[in-house]
Amino acid sequence: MKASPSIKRRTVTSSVLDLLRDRIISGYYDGGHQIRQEAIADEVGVSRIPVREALVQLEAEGLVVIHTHKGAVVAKLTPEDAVDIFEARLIFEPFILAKAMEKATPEDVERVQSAYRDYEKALLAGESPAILSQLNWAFHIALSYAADRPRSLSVLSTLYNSADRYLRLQIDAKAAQTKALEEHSALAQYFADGNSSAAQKLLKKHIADARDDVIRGLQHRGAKVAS
Amino acid sequence: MKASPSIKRRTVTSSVLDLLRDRIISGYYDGGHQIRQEAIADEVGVSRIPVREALVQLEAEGLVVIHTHKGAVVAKLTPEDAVDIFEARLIFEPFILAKAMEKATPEDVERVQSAYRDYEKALLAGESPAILSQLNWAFHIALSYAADRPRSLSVLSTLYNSADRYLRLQIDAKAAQTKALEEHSALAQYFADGNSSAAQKLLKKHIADARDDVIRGLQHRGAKVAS
DNA sequence: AAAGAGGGCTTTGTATTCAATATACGGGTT
DNA sequence: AACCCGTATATTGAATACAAAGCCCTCTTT
Repeated sequence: MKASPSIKRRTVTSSVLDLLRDRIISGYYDGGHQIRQEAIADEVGVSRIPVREALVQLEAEGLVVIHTHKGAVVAKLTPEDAVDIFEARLIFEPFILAKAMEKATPEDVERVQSAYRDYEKALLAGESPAILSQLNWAFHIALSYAADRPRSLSVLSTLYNSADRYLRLQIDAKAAQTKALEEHSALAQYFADGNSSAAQKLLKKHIADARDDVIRGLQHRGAKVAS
Repeated sequence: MKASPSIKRRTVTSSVLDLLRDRIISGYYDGGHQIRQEAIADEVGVSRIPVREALVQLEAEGLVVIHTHKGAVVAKLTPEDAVDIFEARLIFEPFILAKAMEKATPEDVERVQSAYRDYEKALLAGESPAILSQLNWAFHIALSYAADRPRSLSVLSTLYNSADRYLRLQIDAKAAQTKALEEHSALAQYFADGNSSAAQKLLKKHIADARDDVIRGLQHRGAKVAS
């Protein structure tokens, strides 16, 4: 979702959408932050109309909550919400992976390998969390691509964006990223081998571990994050 | 999703949203229909702004596709899309049901029973497909309610709205509705008994059967629907 | 006659302006 | 002093107005 999914012409609304989404996911705005339409409009140098439309889309993505006549507030991060999101992924992603592996062609295998190598390279090069996150997501997309299920992918994409906000809170991001790399390596191998059950099992573990890390992290931070 | 989920003040945008969503789900607009902003605006007696915002939301719900500078088109109904949607539900709903049953209180059980009775009453009274669809959905919501997972429910709600478009195509709607009633009865019973595995199994069958019916129906109709 | 270029018309995208609602503040009453 | 109420201000919701892109039709050219 970081890159617009369809090849729409660049419009002011989409620019504002990307800007705000980035700011929310990256943690530049934290949970509870009020997004004033006019403030954004003035900052970007546009009218409030595109800002409003962007906010509507962000609400659909679950990144903000809009209250009528009161405006948009960045969705809060809570342990309950994290569990909701990560367990939805936990059920959904392995399923899509299975569907993808049923139909995977050699090109699909290569896509996964390529996505893996990109992530590895970026990690070794010490790229920013934003870049790593994007490549991490690209890898997961590559795993799902062959399934050719736009609806399911859209659901997954939305879940991932919200999940990413929690992942960015990680205290020891480096360790998590390195661990992810190892698991990606194994996943890519299982994918290439057509070993669906092993791939699903590992993916479940991958997501469950991420969930547990996030929960632990939230408990450490305590009230600050939840507010 | 038929009734607005949060208690937002009634706004022009939300009215237009409900109107358009109804028209799409009911089949009043069929797949491929162009929705002209000004036509809707004039018809309802509002400006294009609320219409645009409603369309953006409908795109997020997967009911329309918006192409920049070309406008909104009602999403087409295809067998592939139907499989995508119904199999996503197939994975997701039983999972949420399980989570709900883990935490269900007597009030939650009563909610399910009540939703069941409402559907039964409406079916016997020969209510319209729109009403029956709404009550059918209300029953499924009741099953999921205790899970207390807003994100997951939102995903489900979106999937259901799109699934409903296919269900409305049913040739023999009556038979499907009666069959649904029987299965709802058993589901409600399993829910009350706390028999989670039986409930999940039946729900899976319930959705899988719906998927198969829909696919069969689409094949009968052939090109007309897909275009 | 077919293909391509140009221009007018239609439709969408965005800005500007007006209206309505919510919040904050201050005065008055008990 | 606490509470209620009204007004003033800030912010969002919606309408109107303007800009730009797409589409279709015609005219020209080969």
